[in-house]
Amino acid sequence: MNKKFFELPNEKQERILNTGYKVFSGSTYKKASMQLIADDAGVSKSLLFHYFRNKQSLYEYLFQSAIKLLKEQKLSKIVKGHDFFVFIESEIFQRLNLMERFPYQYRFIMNVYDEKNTIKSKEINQFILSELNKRKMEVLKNTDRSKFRHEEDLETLYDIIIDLSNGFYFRVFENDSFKNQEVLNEFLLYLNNLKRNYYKEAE
Amino acid sequence: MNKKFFELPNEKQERILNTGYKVFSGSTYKKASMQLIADDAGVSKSLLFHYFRNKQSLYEYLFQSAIKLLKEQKLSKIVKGHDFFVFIESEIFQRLNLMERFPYQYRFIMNVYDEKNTIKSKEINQFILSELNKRKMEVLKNTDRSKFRHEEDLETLYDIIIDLSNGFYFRVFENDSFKNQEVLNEFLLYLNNLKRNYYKEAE
DNA sequence: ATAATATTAACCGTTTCAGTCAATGAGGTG
DNA sequence: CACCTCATTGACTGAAACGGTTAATATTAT
Repeated sequence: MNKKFFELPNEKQERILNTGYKVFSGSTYKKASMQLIADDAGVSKSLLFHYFRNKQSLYEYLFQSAIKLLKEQKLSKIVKGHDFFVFIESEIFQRLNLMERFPYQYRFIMNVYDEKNTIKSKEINQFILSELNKRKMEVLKNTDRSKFRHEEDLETLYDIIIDLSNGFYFRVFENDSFKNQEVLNEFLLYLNNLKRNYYKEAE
Repeated sequence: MNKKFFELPNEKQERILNTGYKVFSGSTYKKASMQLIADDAGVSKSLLFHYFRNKQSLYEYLFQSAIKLLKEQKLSKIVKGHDFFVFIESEIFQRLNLMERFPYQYRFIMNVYDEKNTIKSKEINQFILSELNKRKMEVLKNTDRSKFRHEEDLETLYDIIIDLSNGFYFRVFENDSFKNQEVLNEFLLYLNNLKRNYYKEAE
């Protein structure tokens, strides 16, 4: 890739990259066309080829950036005895912030390991799964269970919230422009509702 | 379309249609190719064109079939005073059965109203939304709330379960071949867990 | 005005597309 | 066997879209 790319106005850089994520995540590598990315990003196809040697090179860059962000993602420290819902809320908040800046990056990553052919796909799939599991184990170990009506329900509730958040994201993602705060509030409603039923009655 | 299509062995018919749903739901109408459908269904492209005049015609047929199924879908009767979870379980069970027979039809429908261009897309979007809402209202009105810890939580719990089931389906759908019963059991685990926390303690 | 750089339009060879059509295959009947 | 019927296919077409190149044009800085 051409280093000059980084000298472009930041807005333009992100516009091109986001469109790249969008188009590549919207179909297979083969069917994602440079023309479409160019049109959608409001630049000429030639410009894409000016900054990225070829299609593979753009894809590679998007891929590496996504991985980098994924690995650098600051996860909130899990403190022993921490309240479960406080922790979950901060996770959700982070994820929403990420989705606001790079709305299609997440979809891109999910799609990468959908394309069966590549070696990378399995690699990253493995990575994500193991990371998610490590995270889960950590939470289960450190969360304060004493507030629960049934202490052993923490495991299932965790799984429920993971699936729930995915379904939730899926729904709000359809609306092209979502307001971060509104969406967060909608999900907080869910969490508070779960909380008041899974936690012991506060007298 | 050629009426002779219906004289084909049932297995072959469904194989072709399912592949159609799969490919069309996997990308835009334009990028979905008849060649891919043919290859994936294990027939020649010529055969597709033999039974369906052209691409549009196949798409149209898939679309109409999906709509028809959607409208004919027998929904479990909502009986006044019915237990909420019994009702939800039967809904989930129906949906899983449908997904087993036509695994990609649901995705197809969801995708249709993703393609912004057509008039139909809004039409069907409207239809689904209004149908879902009508359903929700009916449930809220007739469900027996007396078993709940907090009667007013029914509304939110309903929304939670809808989003939860979508996230859940999304996850299990990745595994190409899912065993209906196993999947159902996994979701029943969720439901039972929610039930025991949202319902009053059974002494 | 000029030089340098950012951006594009026009173009190329190749591939893929929807769609056609003549040839082939399989099964039934005499 | 021969003959017929009909499902199925391979080989083909013109058109469009593809990734990528190149020469021309905007834009900016001096």
